[in-house]
Amino acid sequence: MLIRLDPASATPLFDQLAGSIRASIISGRVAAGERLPAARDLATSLDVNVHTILRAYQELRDEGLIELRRGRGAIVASAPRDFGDLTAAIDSVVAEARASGVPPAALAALIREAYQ
Amino acid sequence: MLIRLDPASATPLFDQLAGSIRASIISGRVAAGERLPAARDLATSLDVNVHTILRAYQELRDEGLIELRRGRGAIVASAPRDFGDLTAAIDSVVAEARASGVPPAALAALIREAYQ
DNA sequence: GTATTGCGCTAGTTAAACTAGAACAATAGG
DNA sequence: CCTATTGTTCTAGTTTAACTAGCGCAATAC
Repeated sequence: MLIRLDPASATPLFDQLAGSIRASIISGRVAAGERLPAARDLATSLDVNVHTILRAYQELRDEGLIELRRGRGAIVASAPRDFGDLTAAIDSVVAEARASGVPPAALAALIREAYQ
Repeated sequence: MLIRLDPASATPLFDQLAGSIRASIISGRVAAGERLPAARDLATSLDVNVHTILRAYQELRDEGLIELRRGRGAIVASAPRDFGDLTAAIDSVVAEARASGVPPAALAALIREAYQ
């Protein structure tokens, strides 16, 4: 699993982390039942604190994407909902936003606005 | 123009502000050429610092949505791009996300991921 | 039993957001 | 020309979230 972090980014590390893993799960690049790297290991390899990793994991757990158990680790949830329509919709929105010259931050704000 | 701010929210005030105004512009609730309230006035009525208002305005200016001139104020840009397709795409994404039980934060992260 | 792994706690540092106040420059309008 | 308005720019202080660090504890696997 490839994870790249940008310490200079405005988006928090744990959010970048969760976002990267989330994308991998929803796109199917990591299968259900598969185990994510142990927090301590990932922290070492990414040169980041363990708590930051765990916070990202907990975010994904709250979304129901993974399960966390002591001694076992982080396991991709086995309730593989169908995200096909969602990913398609996301792709078209991003394409539309790019075409309209709407920057990522603005798009995110618009989505948030529409969600309320 | 109705603007509601939630000081308890995790999203910064200036972002909430920009988001609210941005939505008003793109949806057409405020017309091109129309003038937004003066920063000092808006700051008073929202009980927020002037700099916070100005920062939101500058964000919108960077997106090309408004123009800022000293002495004149903040004016909605007269380059009325067609956001019809974008808003439609946004609506369908939000509907899809709701149906799939994807929380706002997760959706935002997915969008950000897709944008890169 | 032992190593692994997530959980929980305290604590310190750093950066961003927000506030506050002031002076300044461009515009509008009498 | 004069004055009020409005965004721009600067300094400065406070607060809060993110991040780091280290430790012990509890559940699981082998």
